[in-house]
Amino acid sequence: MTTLSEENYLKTIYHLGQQGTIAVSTNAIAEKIESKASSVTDMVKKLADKNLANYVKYQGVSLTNLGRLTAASVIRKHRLWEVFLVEKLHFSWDEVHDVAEQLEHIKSLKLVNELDAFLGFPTHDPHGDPIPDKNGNYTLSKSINILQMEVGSQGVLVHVKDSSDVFLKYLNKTNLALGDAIKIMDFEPFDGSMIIQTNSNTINISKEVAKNLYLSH
Amino acid sequence: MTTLSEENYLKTIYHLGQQGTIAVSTNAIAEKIESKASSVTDMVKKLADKNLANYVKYQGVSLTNLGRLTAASVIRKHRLWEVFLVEKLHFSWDEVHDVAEQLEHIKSLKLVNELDAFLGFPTHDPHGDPIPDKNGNYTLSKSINILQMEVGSQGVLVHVKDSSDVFLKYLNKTNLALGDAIKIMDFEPFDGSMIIQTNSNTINISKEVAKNLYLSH
DNA sequence: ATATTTTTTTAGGGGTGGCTAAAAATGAGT
DNA sequence: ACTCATTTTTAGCCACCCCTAAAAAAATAT
Repeated sequence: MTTLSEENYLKTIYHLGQQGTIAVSTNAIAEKIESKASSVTDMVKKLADKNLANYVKYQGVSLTNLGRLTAASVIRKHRLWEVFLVEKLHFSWDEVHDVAEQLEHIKSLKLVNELDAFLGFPTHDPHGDPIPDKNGNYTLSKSINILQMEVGSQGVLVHVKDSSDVFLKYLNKTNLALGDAIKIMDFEPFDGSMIIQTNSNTINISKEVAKNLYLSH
Repeated sequence: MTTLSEENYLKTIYHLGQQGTIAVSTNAIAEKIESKASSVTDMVKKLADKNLANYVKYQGVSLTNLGRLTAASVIRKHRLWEVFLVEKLHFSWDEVHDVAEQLEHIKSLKLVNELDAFLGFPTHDPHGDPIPDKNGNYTLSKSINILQMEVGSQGVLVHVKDSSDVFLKYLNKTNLALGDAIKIMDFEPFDGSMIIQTNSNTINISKEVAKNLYLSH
């Protein structure tokens, strides 16, 4: 049985492992988890002992199949709970994270599967992230970043990369939500800012914001 | 902020405190929590430091107002989650306890209150226990133990005292459920057993079982 | 009233998961 | 190839929550 702390490490290594590099550095983990490298070393040894991670001194960490499955299970629970909170309990998408962070550690297979059914087997959470199935598999939607799109083209906002409080609150304030149809009106090469149009209004967004918006093909 | 362990102690002291005695003994707590008296002494000191309990060496423990409120909040969450599990996720009443035991520690005021509303502000959990309101208050239903009732009288099963797995499974097996109309057919003074009748069948129950069944007046 | 039993506390210790500070290994620049 | 800066690990320590064994207080019996 994995502890709460172990699960948080697995989740973090899983996420960092997705971003390109094979082995994840202890420093990267420490930063993400807001801890220290020395604490990470300790925990990573423990994960290796439990056959959840592969660890070679000074050479970073990767997940074993078991570790990857466990991480995917935690992420599955996190995202299912987010759907529950938003769709059934009137949470907004910028309020769900902290609570889902707690709920994701509840241990009960029946609970997860019944919750999944109760929600109608959702495929994506409120931020557009895919929900892994029981085997840890999910299909990545072929969305593209808005900066890659041409002026005049359009698409539907299906995913936001940053799901921090500040960013989601900004989106709320500017009336941007998942599912919105968006048309690219103008791109400014000088600072990378864009002018985009939704059904309801026209918005000027900075490059930093644009980096986090993904539209369906 | 209270830890998981502290909350479990508060809950236990709260329950034991209800049963008559003013101050609860460390041994009683240890037994209920399946721990040792020495561990209880340590924790109880900690609770006193945090102004959650009153503790005098060798004289037992009682809760402060703050402790009582905190305990009631945990119990409120436990019972609300039980309702959720049974009514929305197809759990049976003998499956909910372990999961609710985990869910009761999730910290989010909004979560509890929205869940309460989502469930239609239930007043009792699946075992007939009352759900405290936000202020920790609840009204005890004036149910009486079946052993106190006379042969020939009848009532509705509204509460079961023991909510252990074994007992609830026994009730399932004998087709007894909360809300059943029950008529007392016979009482046997020799061993305290009873013969009772529901809508569907006639059952012989032992004194040990009868002790745990409460009917509405 | 005193001896005995039971209850409760204290003392000391273990595992988890975190920290700081110092040491060791790695990798970059010359 | 070797020094220097950075990264990572080790060593030692702390808080939490539990334990066993021994001591102390309280309750009970004679």
